Amino acid sequence: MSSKEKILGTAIVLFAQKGYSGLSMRQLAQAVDMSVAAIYHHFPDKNTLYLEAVRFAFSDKEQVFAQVWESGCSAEEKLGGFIRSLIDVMLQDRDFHRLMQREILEADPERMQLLAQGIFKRQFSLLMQLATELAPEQDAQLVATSIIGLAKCYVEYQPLLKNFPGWKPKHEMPEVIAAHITELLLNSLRAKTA
Amino acid sequence: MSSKEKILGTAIVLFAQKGYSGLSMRQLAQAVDMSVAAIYHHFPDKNTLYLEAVRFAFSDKEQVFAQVWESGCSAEEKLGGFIRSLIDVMLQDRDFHRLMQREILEADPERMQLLAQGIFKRQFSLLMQLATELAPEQDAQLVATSIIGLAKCYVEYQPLLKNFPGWKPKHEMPEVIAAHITELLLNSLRAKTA
DNA sequence: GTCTATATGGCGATAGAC
DNA sequence: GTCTATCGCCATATAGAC
Repeated sequence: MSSKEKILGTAIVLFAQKGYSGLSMRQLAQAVDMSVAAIYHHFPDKNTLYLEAVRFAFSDKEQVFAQVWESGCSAEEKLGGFIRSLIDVMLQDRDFHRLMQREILEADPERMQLLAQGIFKRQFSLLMQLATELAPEQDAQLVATSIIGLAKCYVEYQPLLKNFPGWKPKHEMPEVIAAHITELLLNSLRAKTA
Repeated sequence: MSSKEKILGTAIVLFAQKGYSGLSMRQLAQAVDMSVAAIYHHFPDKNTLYLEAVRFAFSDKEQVFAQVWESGCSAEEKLGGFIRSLIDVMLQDRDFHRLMQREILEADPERMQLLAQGIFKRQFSLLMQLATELAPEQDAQLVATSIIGLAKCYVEYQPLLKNFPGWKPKHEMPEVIAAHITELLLNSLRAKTA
C-alpha cells in the first residue's frame, strides 16, 4: 500500500471520528507514523486531503447494490434486497456511515450537489424506479426518501435506543431491522395499490 | 436578558453551525460582543459551556407535544398530530435539530444515556404507547423508531434532495411531508392489524 | 462583571537538507 | 519522499486592574 493510500485510509477513520476541524495534521501524521511535511508532499492542503478522503471512502460502494438491481427477482424482493444491503453497508463500514452523516450535517450546498450528482444519483434513480413499480400512483421521490430514511435511522439511533424502554438485543440485528422495514413498506405500498 | 443567557443562546446557534471544535471562544466572544475573559467569568471552561448550551436548547421542547397527547383525538389522529409537531419543531428550530444531529453523530455513550433518560424518555414512551394502541402485535420500539426516523430524514435530507431527479417544491412543505409519512404508517399499521 | 494583557501551547503550512 | 526546524497565527485559559 502506497503512503498516499495509507494516509487516505487513516484520514477517513479519523475525520469520521473527530470531524474536519477536530483532526489536526499533527494527529494524522502521528497516526500514519510520518511527519507533517511528508503528508504535505502528497496533498497541497488539509481541505484537499479531506475531499480526497471522502471520495476514496465512497469509491467502492456503487457496486454493492448492482447485484440487487441485476437479479431477476420481483420488485418486492428487490426492495427487501436493497434495504438489507443498505443496512449491511452502513453497519459494516461505520466510518463510511459517519462520514456521510457529517457531510449531511454540514450541508454545504456545493458539497451536497457533488454528493447527489456525482455519487448517489444513480442509486437513487434506480430506487425511485423501483418505487414507481411498487406504487405507481405515489410520489417516487418521497417513497425513495422514506426507504433510505427508515434504513438509516436504525443504524444512526442504535446508541440512543439502547437507553430507551423496550430495547431488545435483536434490535441490533440487521436481518430483524431489514425485515421490519421491508414489511412496513410493503404493507403500506400494497394497501395503497389495492 | 442576562449575559449568561445571551451567551448560551448565541452558543447554541454557533455550536450547531460549526461544531464543538469548530467554534472558538474568540468567535463566540465577538458574537456576543464581550471579551473572552467575560465568558470565562460565567463558565469554568469550554466543555461546560457546551453542555449547558445543549441543555438550554432542549429545555423548552418537552411541552410542545403535550397538547397532542392530551387531546381527545383518536389514536390515528394523535399519530398525525405527533408527526406534524415533530416536523414543525425540527423545521422551525433548525439549530435545535442540528445540535441533536451532532450529538447523535458523536454518539458518546454517556451523553446518549443523558439524552435518552433525561430528555427524550417521556416522549418516546408515550409514542411507544401509541404504537401499541395502533398495532398491538408489533414491536413498539421498532414502530416508534420508524416514526421518528421517517420524520427526521425529510428535514435532514432536504439540502440533498434538491439535487436529485424528481424533486418538487412541495417536498419542503411540512404538511406534505407529514401527510405522506402519516399515510405510509397508517396504511401499514392498518393492514397489519386487519 | 467586564476589561486589557499575557502565558502557554497547538495549529496549518513551508524551507531546505538528505 | 521523508525528515528536522521553524514561521506566524490562533487556540484555551488566567492574572489583575477597574
